[in-house]
Parts: sequence; C-alpha cells; structure tokens
Amino acid sequence: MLNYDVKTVEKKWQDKWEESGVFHAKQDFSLPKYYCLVEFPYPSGQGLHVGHPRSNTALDIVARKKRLQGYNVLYPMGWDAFGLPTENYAIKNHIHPEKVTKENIARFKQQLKSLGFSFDWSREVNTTDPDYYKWTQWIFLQLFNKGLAYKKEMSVNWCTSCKCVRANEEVVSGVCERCGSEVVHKVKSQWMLKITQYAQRLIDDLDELDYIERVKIQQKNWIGCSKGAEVDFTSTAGEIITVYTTRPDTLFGATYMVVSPEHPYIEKWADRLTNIDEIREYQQAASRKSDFERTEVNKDKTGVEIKGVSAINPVNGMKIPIFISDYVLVSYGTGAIMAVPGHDTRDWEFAKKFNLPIIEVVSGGDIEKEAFTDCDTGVMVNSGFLSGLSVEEAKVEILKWLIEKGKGHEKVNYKLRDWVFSRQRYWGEPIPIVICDKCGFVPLPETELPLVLPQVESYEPTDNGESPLAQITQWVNTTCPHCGAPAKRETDIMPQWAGSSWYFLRYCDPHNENALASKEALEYWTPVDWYNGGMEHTTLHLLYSRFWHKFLYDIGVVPTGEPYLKRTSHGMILGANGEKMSKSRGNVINPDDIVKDYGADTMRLYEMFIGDFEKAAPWNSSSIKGCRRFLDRVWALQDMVGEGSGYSPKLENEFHRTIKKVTEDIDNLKSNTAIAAMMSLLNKIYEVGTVTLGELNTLTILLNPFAPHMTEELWEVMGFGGTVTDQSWPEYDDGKCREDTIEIVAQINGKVRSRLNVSADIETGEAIALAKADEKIASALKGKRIIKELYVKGKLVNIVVKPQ
RNA sequence: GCGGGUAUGGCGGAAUUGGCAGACGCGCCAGAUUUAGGAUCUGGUGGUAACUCCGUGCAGGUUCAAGUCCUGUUACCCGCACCA
Repeated sequence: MLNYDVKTVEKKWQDKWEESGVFHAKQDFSLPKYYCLVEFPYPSGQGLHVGHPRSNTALDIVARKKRLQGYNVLYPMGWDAFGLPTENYAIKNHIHPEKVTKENIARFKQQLKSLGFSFDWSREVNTTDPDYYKWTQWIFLQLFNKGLAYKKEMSVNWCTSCKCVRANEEVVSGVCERCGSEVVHKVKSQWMLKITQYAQRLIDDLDELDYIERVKIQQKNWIGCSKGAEVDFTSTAGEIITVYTTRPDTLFGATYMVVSPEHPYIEKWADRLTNIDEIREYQQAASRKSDFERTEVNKDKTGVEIKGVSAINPVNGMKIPIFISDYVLVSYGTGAIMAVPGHDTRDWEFAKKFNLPIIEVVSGGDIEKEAFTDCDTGVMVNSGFLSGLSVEEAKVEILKWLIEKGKGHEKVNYKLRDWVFSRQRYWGEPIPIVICDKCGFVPLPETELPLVLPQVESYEPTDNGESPLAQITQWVNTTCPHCGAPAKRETDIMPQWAGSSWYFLRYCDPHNENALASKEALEYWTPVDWYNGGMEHTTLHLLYSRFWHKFLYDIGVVPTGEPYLKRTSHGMILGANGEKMSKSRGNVINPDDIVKDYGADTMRLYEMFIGDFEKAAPWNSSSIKGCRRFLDRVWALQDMVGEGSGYSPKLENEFHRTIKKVTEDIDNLKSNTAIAAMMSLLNKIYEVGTVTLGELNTLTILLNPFAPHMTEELWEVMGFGGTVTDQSWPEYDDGKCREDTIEIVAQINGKVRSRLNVSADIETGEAIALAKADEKIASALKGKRIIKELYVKGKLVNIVVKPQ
C-alpha cells in the first residue's frame, strides 16, 4: 500500500478539477437541473472562518451527489465585497479599498480551493465589479421608475461611529449591528425602498416554500401583520383624530386618548393649549432620547395631558382627555391611540399613574388588579348595544356600526418599515440619480450605466453626514439628462445588501452584457433549489432579496415569484469552551491549520460529523482524529481485497442499508448520521476481514461527496478506470435492506426478558407462541395470570401478566 | 413581556408513526505489536458489589409500553421588544 500523503494528493486533485472544469455547470438546458446555493462571503481581512466550511461542505455534498445522480448542477461562488470593514481598513492604512478587496478575495479563494469545494469558478461574481454593479444600479432605476424608490426627509437611525445611516434591520437593541456603537435619530433626506408594499405577499408566499420553520416565523414576526380598525374621534377643536386599534370591541372602555409627541396636531392646536410650555418640554425630551434610552425606560410610563383640547368618543359621545406620551410611536398606525385601560396592559399602567378612570367592558378579569386582555373567554359589559356579546361577535358588530356611521373601517398594519437605502460612505454602488433644480430627481439613462465609483483622495466619512463622494466636485457636477442644465449627482451610495439581493440571478449567466441574465438561463436555472445560510440574515439579506425578486417578477425580468425553494440554516461552530469564537476570547480555530494538520477531507468530514447541522456545536480538537482515522481505515482497504466481485453474502444487506441511509440522509441534511452509517459499515468490513472489489467500488463512490480527494486517489490506485466524478450514484434495493431472520425482543410487562431469532415475516400468533416457549419467558410466566399478549411486527412481543 | 428552541453517559451526539435508550465518534481501561514513545490492531466502557434494580432537567398523568404524547415546572440559548 502506498503511503497516503495528504498534501500532495489533495493538491493533485484540486489541480485536476480546475484543469478539467469538471464542476462547471453545463449550458445544456435539456438536462435536469439542480441549483445549490450558499451565501457568498464578505471577503474580510480575517480570512475564512470555520463557519464557512460548515455551510459550504454541506451543500458541496449535495451538489456532488446530485451530479453523480445525473443532474446538471449549478454550485457557484462569489464575493459580496462592498462594505464598511474594507473601507475602514483602507482609511486606516491608506490603501484603496479596491486593492484591499482584491487581496482579500485572493486569500479567500485560495482557502476555499484548499477545501476541495466543487464550485463552478467560471461563474464567479464580485459585487464591486462595475460589470456586476451596472445591473445593481439598473435594478435601482427600475425601482425608481415604478415609484418604489423615493427620497424622503425623515428621522433615521444614525450610527455615531460609522457616521452613516443604518436600516431598521441593522439596529440591534438600540446599537449598530456592525460596530456596536450608539445609534441616534437624525432627520435626513434619504433614499427609501417601498418594501412595505410587498409586506403581505412576503408573508403569504412563505406558505408555499420549504423553509425551515424558524425562518418563516422570524420573517412573519418581523413583518408583523396585525388586523384591526381605524376609528375616527372628533376633537373639541374640530379635527378628526383617527386612531388605530386591534380591539375596536372595547371602544366603550376608552377613557382617554394618547398621541405620540411628534403628532402634527400638537402644532395645529398650539394656540389653544394652556400648558404648551410643558408640552414642548416633553416633546424635546422625547426627541433627545435614543432608541436605547427609550427601551430602557420601558417600565415607567411618562406623559403630559394636553390642556385645552379633548376628544369625543364616537360611540357614546363621551368627552375624554388627550395625552402625549412616547409609548405611542409616530411611525406605527396613525400615531394616536384610544386608551382602554381596563383591557390593555400599557394603558392600565398609564391610567394608574395618572389616576384616570378604568372601565370594565369585558367581564372575566379583575381590572382593579390588572388589565384583562383575554379575547376568548370574556363577555361584553357596559357597552351599549355590544353588551352580552362575546369579544369576537362584538368585533364584527362594532365594525358594522363604524362603517354604517362613517366613523371607521377595517385596517391592517405592519411593523415592517420601508428600507432606508442610502449610506453616506464611499465603498458601495453609486446611486444613479442626478438632482436637477428644474427636473428634480432624474434617473441616469440606462446607456450610461455603470456609473463608476470615482477615485477619491480620502474615504473618510464626514461629520456633517455627507458621503466622501460629495467632495469630488468634478464627479458631482454634471448635467441633467433631462433638460441639459447643470445639475449634481446623488452622492450617497447603496447599502451592502444591494449587491447580495440579486447575485444568485447573475450566476445563471454571469458574463451577459445586455441583461442581468438571459431569459433562457433564468428560465432554466431559477428558482434556486436549495439555499443554505446563516440565521442572522433572516430579516436582512433573505427578506431583502425576496422583495427584489418579487419586484423583478412583477416587471417580467424573472420567471418566478420566489427566489429560493428551500432554505436551511447551519448552526454556529463554537470555540472549544462552548463560547462564540472570537479573537478576544482566544478560541478561534483557523481552517488553514486543520487542513495543514489533517487535510481537507478530514476537515470536511469532521465539520459534518460534529453534530446536528442546524444546532450550534463546540469545536473539539481531539474528535477530529476519529475522522482522520476513519479515512485511513478506508484507504487501508486496498490491502484487504479478497475474492469475488459483487457484494459478499455477509455484507450484502449491510451495503444496501448503508446506501439507502446515506442517500436519504444527504437529502435531509443529516450528514452526521450518514457518516456514522459508513463508519459502521467499515467496522463490519473489518470484522469480515476482506473486501470485494465491488464493495470497495461502492463505498468509494458513497464516500466521495464527503471526502472527494482521498476517494479519487483510492479509485485511481485501485485501477477502477476514469474518475469517481464520472460514475453513477450507487443504487439500493429496498428488499435487500431487510434480513430474512431478525432478532425480536420478548418482554413481560414491558421489560425485556429475552431475545428471539425469528423469520422476518412471522405472524402474530406464531411470534407469541415462540416467545412463550422461550425458557426465560416460560419460567417468568410461572404462577402468573396472562392479561394481554402483543406482537409489534419486527420489533417485540410483550406479555402482560398479573400475579395469580 | 411576546414568539421560537434546547435539556440524553466523562465529552460531541444517535434513536420514522410511542416499541431493545445511549448508534457513531472522542476520551478512558485492558491486551497485542513496539527498545521506548507515537501509530496501529483486538476487546471492554450509563450507574450499581450485584440484580429480574435504577437511569433521557424536575413533578405528575395517559399507555401493555414514554427521551418521544398530555398537564404543570425549572434552567439555558436565539429572535422581537411600549407595534395599540
């Protein structure tokens, strides 16, 4: 047996794969296709993380198996290369981000290649390539033309450290998702994308998709659909104040009203208000608070009564006071609520604090102690024509009444906000818009795309909130494409999520100069059959790209309404101490070291064997050895080849069972048990002591998706002819997965007392008779009364007894 | 607070519809081989002195039979967080 030199052998096959282009997806659209996708990485300066191979290997196994099963597989890779870390690194070291990106990509690529992934490198994409972002800009123009991209003066999340706007999805508990610094509110004119217009479809269409449940739930919660009603109150000043409520049934219990501090009526009423100074003070205090502070004061409600104007409840004409309080958000609903302290916890707290009346309108709780919010059990009381009804009935009746009187209507609201799409930085796609004094926002003609990012002296963001691009006057100053007058370019850039919102489409036809991809290519390859990626992208990349895809579908660019048929998510790989891997914790594992010490095959195998793919798992350096040992034992089989060509009688069933198990487990993302099954099979072969050529042939193909280098080398050494990639995936025969005789368990009162070898198709009566004839069972039955006898096919006999 | 998830040996983890708990791997123990170490091979390995005993976070329940189903409860993890 030749010594297995990991380094040379792995390099040898990686080079061969690259030369032969064996993993390039074929342009033959008549073949059955399979599109496997993993999230393309951000090429950071840190290099590959052990988390990347977990996702990449899992789908590499799927891709390699699908190819062996005869599919035309597309398994591409590329670079999501715009972004802040590169830009910050460039600022610090005075290197152009383009250069940094290039270097980082080179390193990432070399690392990915060293792991033997079967990516189609001929389709590599890079979001920072003008040939690529030309189409990102093109999509933006389509959004603009359809009115889905608009510029608006509004309060946005401003990261004090990045000096840049952040989307709602990028703010995590009041701080910047990227750098952890404080996020404050700032009023700025921003480009926005109308993702809210797609809110309902983004929820509804999830039902048809094969996404893991927690992804669906998280997206639904984020979009946050709620069904209720808008109700018109009248103010004593004459205006109509519309409130949004999910409980119109409790309208009779509304004892006051609360509007958000930013509500426009306050200014309107300013002259009439006797305590305007107090109100102004409260407004100012609220505006100074960051999101973080607002959530911190969550517990204690504050507010000020508006003296001089009150509201009139439309259902009973009752005059009720109006308050301003920051627990009512200007951005949700109408910015005003009717307060029903008897049946809403927040209103109850507020009413207690300000000593406001609490009226019970749904019986069943004790509203002296707490708000009664249950909708299922209560009965309406003190509610005029609603009294006596259930909550559900009351909701129907009050809506009828509101519509009849013209005082309100049904209304659906979403928590989802429009997507803040501008960033005041350098390293991103320029927004292809010209601002003309006469014509307003004018889209750049498509023929002028790509609008290339200009060279600048300094990438440093400015404190006044302007993009570094604003300083390049020769770029900024242009002429209006519409009227020809002098005009200025938009200087904000797109967020990092722009390029990744459609990259999977470009892979279908990456070099197309006339379209983001050809109709035929999109028709054939999309939708993506299986997409794996991190949970952290559920409300960011995944939601954004579904939105863009739906838009592209609506304008006839793509053939399907959803981009991904199936979405799975890998668990994090933790440090050996069970904590998240991080430089500061000193528990980072570098994939390069593992490849160097054990080889890519072992690395791949270990990451698949580590545990349930969807769960987090701690790294265990000594466990890796077991995977290497397994591969060495398979390699050593070449010296154990004995007589015969097919499966030996002793191992035939075992082989059929293992093929079945591995085949099914790969499709179910259960590589851990697939590997365990192959280890078991190998142990059985070692028990037998010899292996036939046929057995070795099958095992080599079966193991190939997991350990592609070693299996190719073994295939060559054995002289099987060709390469494993030319072979077909092994078949199994269901009938041969079963043994003729099986061992069943004989129980008394559910406790195992004996074991029997019986024919697999034994009948109930016969099985029970055999069990009773068993020595141990017979003696245990002595002096007992038999109550019940059961036989579970292929599993066990259970005899239930009682003392005589 | 709301939504989702997890809990099984010394460790990572297995266990279609309820049907032999602990597959597979690590670690550990013993033996073989080796000058030694390492590597490799063989056997053993939930607890218990032992059992026909006990054992899947905890307390109950359903069942011939429960890691799996039901009720309650604890701890931890993730997401959202004044969304009316």
